[in-house]
Amino acid sequence: MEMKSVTRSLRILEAVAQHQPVTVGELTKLFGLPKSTVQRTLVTLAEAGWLRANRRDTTRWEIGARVLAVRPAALQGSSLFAAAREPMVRLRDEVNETIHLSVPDALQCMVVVDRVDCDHAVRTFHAIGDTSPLHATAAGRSVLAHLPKRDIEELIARGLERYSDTTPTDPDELRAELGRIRTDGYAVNLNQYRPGVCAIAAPVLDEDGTPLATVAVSMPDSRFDVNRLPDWGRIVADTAAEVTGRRLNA
Amino acid sequence: MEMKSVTRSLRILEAVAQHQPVTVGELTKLFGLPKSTVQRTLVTLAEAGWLRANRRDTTRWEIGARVLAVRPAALQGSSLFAAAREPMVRLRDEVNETIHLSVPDALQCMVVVDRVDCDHAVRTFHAIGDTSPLHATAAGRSVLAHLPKRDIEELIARGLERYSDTTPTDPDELRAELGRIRTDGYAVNLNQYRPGVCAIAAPVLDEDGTPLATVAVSMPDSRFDVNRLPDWGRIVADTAAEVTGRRLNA
DNA sequence: AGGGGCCGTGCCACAATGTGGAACGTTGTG
DNA sequence: CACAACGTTCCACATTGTGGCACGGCCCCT
Repeated sequence: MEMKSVTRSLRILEAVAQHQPVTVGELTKLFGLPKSTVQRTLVTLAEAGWLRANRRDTTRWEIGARVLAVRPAALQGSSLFAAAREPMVRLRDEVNETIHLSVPDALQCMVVVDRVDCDHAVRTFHAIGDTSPLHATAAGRSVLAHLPKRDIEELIARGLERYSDTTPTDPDELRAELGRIRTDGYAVNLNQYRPGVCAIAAPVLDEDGTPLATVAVSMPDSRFDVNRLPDWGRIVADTAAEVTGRRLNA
Repeated sequence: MEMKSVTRSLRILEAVAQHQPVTVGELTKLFGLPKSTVQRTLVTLAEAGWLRANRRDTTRWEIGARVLAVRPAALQGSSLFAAAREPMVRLRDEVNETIHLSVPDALQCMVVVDRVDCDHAVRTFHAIGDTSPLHATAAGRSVLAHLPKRDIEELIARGLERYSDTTPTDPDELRAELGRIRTDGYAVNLNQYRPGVCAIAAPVLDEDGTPLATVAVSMPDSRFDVNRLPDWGRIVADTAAEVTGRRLNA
């Protein structure tokens, strides 16, 4: 409820990230703020090293490399990244579908932090930084299944939003599905969030069993083959388990 | 020179990143600021999604996943990351030394953005987000060599700081070395920045020849073998060229 | 049980700080 | 050549953030 200038500066920073390289004028239109206010904010952010002028067109602003030093603890020192890298590539080679690495943001959502592409002409696309709800995706549920019961109930109490006609919005249905995920070791999503997108996901766990991240294979539903599911489920779970192991030995 | 609260908030954000998970008290000691000021700042940053309370110890603060959506344009959509991944792993397999991917931050410094580890017990270590000067490292010079002459002269005019007794601090010496890098296709660093660390680096270029990033092999000087240099130089240059190519076709 | 840290939170008078309208300089376009 | 569009600078005003203080809760130590 306070620090208006700080809140606004961060909004502007995010807008620059989305539209970079961007001019002062474009941002003033976007926010409906006075030109001088936007300008002052940009200069301040740049002096702090978070923004910089584009090298070719110095009237355009872009994100500075400083932000790379600021990362969630799970990714600090890149142990998760580094550990996940090679298993993800091998998984992609095996199934030839896009692989995503995502981390949970509190109990809010999953955030995509890394990706290995497949070479199909038709493929799913999620940019680094994209978010998705915990209950409606394979990635989210694979994490959710391994959280303490009170966290699961808290999320259910907040309400299960519907994104498609197969989104699990019934608490009991979701609880049952989470149980299945715990026994099978992987989660599945068939068109439950974004139409046409299917995925299989398994969690990367911390020393104490807390889910840190998830490895997911995602594909257009046209290529999803239910007969391969047990096989692929096992492969994904093995990959996630390998990442868990490599991270702990790093 | 303005927006004190914004500048301070960003400093606090960076401090949280370095010390996470961290308490209000630790930050007040670190900055010598009043508790209420730090507290208010943390709450504001958290409301904006940039910070969050640690799940286990809710009095400790850590970085939220929101920051992952804010990245330099070169990394946006992860095209550089994704393109570099596999070539870096292959390079590591070939030389069994640590591989770094770094990007230039304006004309200020290089920032490490990705890493593939080797399996030697003794190895060099640079965390993601670490920075290094442009003139004193292989990574920096490999980028510098491909910048416009006026940028090179601007950097020289700012002064070439000495970090070890082999750091190139003489402008002519540096200019000559940059010429050699352009003809050879790779840069070399023997103890010129951090004592005991050697590296070989080659740049990843944009469509128009602008250096976007650099791929570097780094190793303890005890394992640096000058006889292998031409070979390894070529391999590193080939790897960087492959990343350049993959990125443009992605 | 009791006490001492240390945490998060709330309050409020003060003035430093950020605000935004308006004017200036520059670029490029008809 | 003049006009338009844009980035940049300036400054008086009052909104905004400040920081000292105090309260209540929690945990650890004695």
